[in-house]
Amino acid sequence: MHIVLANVNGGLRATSVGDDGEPLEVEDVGDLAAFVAESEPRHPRWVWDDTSRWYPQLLAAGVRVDRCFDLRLCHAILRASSLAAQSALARGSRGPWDAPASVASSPVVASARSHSTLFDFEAVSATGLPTEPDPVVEFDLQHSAVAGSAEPARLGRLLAAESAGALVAAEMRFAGLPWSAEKHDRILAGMLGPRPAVDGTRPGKLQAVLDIVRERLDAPELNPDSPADLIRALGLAGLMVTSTRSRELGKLKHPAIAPLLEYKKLARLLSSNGWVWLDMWVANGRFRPDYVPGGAATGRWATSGGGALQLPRQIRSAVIADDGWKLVVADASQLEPRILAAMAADRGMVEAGSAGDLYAGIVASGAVETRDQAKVAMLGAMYGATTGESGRLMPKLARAYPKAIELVENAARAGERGEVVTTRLGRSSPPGAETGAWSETTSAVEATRAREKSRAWGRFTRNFVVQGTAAEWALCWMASIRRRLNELNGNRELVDGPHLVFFLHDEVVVHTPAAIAESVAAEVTAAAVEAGRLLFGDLPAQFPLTVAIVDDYGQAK
DNA sequence: AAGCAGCGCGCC
DNA sequence: AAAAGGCGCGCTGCTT
Repeated sequence: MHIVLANVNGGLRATSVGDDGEPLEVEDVGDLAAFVAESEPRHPRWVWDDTSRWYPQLLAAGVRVDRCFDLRLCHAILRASSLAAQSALARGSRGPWDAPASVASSPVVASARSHSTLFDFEAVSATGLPTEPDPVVEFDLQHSAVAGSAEPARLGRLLAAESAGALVAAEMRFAGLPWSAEKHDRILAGMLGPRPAVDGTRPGKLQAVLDIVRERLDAPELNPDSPADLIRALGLAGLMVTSTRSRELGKLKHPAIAPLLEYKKLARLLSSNGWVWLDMWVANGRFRPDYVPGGAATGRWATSGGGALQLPRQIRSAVIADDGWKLVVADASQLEPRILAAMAADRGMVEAGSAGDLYAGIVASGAVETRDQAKVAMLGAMYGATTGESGRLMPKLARAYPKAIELVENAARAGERGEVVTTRLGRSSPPGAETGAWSETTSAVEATRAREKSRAWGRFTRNFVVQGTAAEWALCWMASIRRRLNELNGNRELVDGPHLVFFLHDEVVVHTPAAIAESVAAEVTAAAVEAGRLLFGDLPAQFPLTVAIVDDYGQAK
């Protein structure tokens, strides 16, 4: 049973829809949280335009839901999916449901987020009629698109997983990542020196190392944060460089280089995760980033503000479990190559991963000689390396694992031709770049440029199928973890029991009462097995985890 | 003053 | 070590 929620004429309307898509009952709702709480025992799937607009206020009222259907996220998938290309939804023109993700509001204070919904049904056109589409109609369109698609089971699974991810994102923001501002400050002070009285002035250790750089380059006015200025100063010191990337600078032999690299490292920490960040993003012992489910074309999440997906290792030890609580940190080992092996049903590669270390298994099979070679060759296969050691190893890999390599090669060729590629569960890539019309007047330079453009798109589509399917695995994993943790939790408030607090593509962190940390670890492990089955059925593909039960995130790995 | 591209670098 | 996919964000230095 589904219940579609909508804002209509300043009020709330709930429409029950049967599993056959037939609307059953329409009622006006006074108090949203009360209505959801009393309906939840019937285990409906809540249907709404945008989870990030509806769910935070429910969480704030102490109400959780088990299942939802996020129409905006699902619309985006179905519009693009080649599996649903014949549906009315996919063939229709762009409309309000194609709006981008809602924009984040203020950091720190979750309640500052707007509670309005994506579509305001009070909005009226000049004719006096509502101008916005009805979510009941949209839900019906989506329902039909899935039912009439080439793979209803896969697409349905993808939409459920995507929607569950939206619930997780809202819950993680609501709960927050436990964060010790004191510990963070100690880390910063240890590396940079004490916090300056005035933001924007350099802390002591940073200034000291800059003084050395300026002296050794004989450039007392140097602004090290300006690439142009830095290139100029290095040139005057006899160091001819065209970029200021640390990798490049590290090759140079000059007494100013070591302190310069040290400066760059410290300055990076200060500007991206220094005291200003701490003040802006951490409050009451919690970091509350804005996750954007489906933010990347491949289905990976993005973040908007706070940079949660780029949390540097240097400061992860500021993530500290509450007293009497633990962090269960789990990451999927070698996820993307394993996904590729399973997608291609490449028995040899699946077998290579069955003993634990996939790369060691590839070496054992005789395909390449060292573990490093195995790793770099696999990365090259998934990213489309053509040169260097990675490019040279590709043929060996292709001989040993023809099915896996053929899958990514086909994805690359399809992209080069401007075709769409699709993940295991049915997320399709954006339309390809125009291949362009060729004629006698096309110059050699233009032709080369066009070829490079199409190859670059091929590298994107090559990676898309693997990264996108890995993202689907991760969504299924998280959805399963969430359900299992809810069962462990019973009817307590979300943050009174074990709950997800962090997600990073192939890694999760659960904040849990210490007494049940082992059970949580077992559920997280079982969820990974379940995710593998959801995507690949009975194929004996393994997705092993590294699980650690720790007091602070810095202790994991 | 605000917006934007390019660079560089953090994460996967 | 290098080479390749996906992101967000802070800084500089330009334009508007």
